Amino acid sequence: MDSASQKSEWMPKLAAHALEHGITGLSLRPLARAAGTSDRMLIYHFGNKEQLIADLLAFIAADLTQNLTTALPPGPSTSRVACLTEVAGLMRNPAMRPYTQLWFDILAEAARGQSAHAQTSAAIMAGFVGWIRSRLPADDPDPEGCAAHLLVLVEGMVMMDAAGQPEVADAALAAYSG
Amino acid sequence: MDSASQKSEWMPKLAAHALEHGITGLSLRPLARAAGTSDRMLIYHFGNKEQLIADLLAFIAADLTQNLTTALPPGPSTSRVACLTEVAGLMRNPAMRPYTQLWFDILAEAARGQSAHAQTSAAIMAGFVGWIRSRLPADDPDPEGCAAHLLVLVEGMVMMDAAGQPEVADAALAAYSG
DNA sequence: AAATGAATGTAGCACTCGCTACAAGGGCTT
DNA sequence: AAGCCCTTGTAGCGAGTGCTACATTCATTT
Repeated sequence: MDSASQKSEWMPKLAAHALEHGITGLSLRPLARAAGTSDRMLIYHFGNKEQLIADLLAFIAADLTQNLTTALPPGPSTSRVACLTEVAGLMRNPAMRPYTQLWFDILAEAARGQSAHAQTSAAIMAGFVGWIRSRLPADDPDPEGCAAHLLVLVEGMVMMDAAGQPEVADAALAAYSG
Repeated sequence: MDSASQKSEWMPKLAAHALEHGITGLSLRPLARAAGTSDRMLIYHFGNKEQLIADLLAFIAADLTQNLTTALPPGPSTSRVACLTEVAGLMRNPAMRPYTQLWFDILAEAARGQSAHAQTSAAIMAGFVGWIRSRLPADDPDPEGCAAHLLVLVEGMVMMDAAGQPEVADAALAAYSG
């Protein structure tokens, strides 16, 4: 078995472990155990921990975008409010929680200037703003500004959920819709 | 010198170190060095690391609220847009960056259900929403909903800054104001 | 003066961390 | 069959972790 196929067998299990436990305190030995191998092998195939995490995040990001499009097939919404409701409903769904938790891990390190994660987080947000723009009504007068506005709202709501204040997120959604 | 005054001498230096390096990977020996003492003494006076961090966060929270009221003295804004502009300007200010970084540390652990930090984060957000409500124009028809809406917007913008996408935050602000 | 108790330095324990040296297995070519 | 290289297991290194046992200093109390 060559190196590439070995990695691709490990990837789903590695990703599941990272999604459950985060990447901040991630250590090789339990991670390897979760994939049915040893830290020795992970280092051998990925080079070092940093590269392993980079590959892992790339894999998870791809997995996430697929899940998103499956859950919410592309196509414009009927209004800005409808678009916000759909996107917020998806991003705040409990099924998204592992991704959200990982997202805050990445964000915390990006905020401290950890360059690899800063690039990752910027790329993820850039992808999201484009995704929301593509879902706006086709006749929206300011798709760019509106997409930014909606993303900021959605991510703010996700933060409120994580902070244990979902009522604040609900109230914000109601204030925008009403 | 009794234990209380010993702690209060350490506190500013401990807080400065925590604000600079975060609390996620915080270890006692460098922290003690920053305060001019030893890990041995920190444990002796605080009991254990968990209690030390709890005390530290309480100290920093008090410090932050004082800084906020100094920077933006209380009193209602002239409009919702003015309120958002003022609050966002304050929270996105580079001077707030250490606090923001620490905030994302807390949030990441709260999102994973670490109960101490979950309570802390909920309390901080509850304080903020009340603070914003007190700054809204006195005749606002829906102070509660509007305060929630503005907090979600501001925190979303702070997140975009941390994620390396300040343009998205700016665009969202413009979209709300315009 | 003797005794008590709080405060602090020194040294270390038991553990985990990322990573590596070494050797052995196993399939390949020559 | 001989040599070779990719892969893997075993064991361990050096550093760092929170925390503690022990001994000592020093001020206060009796």
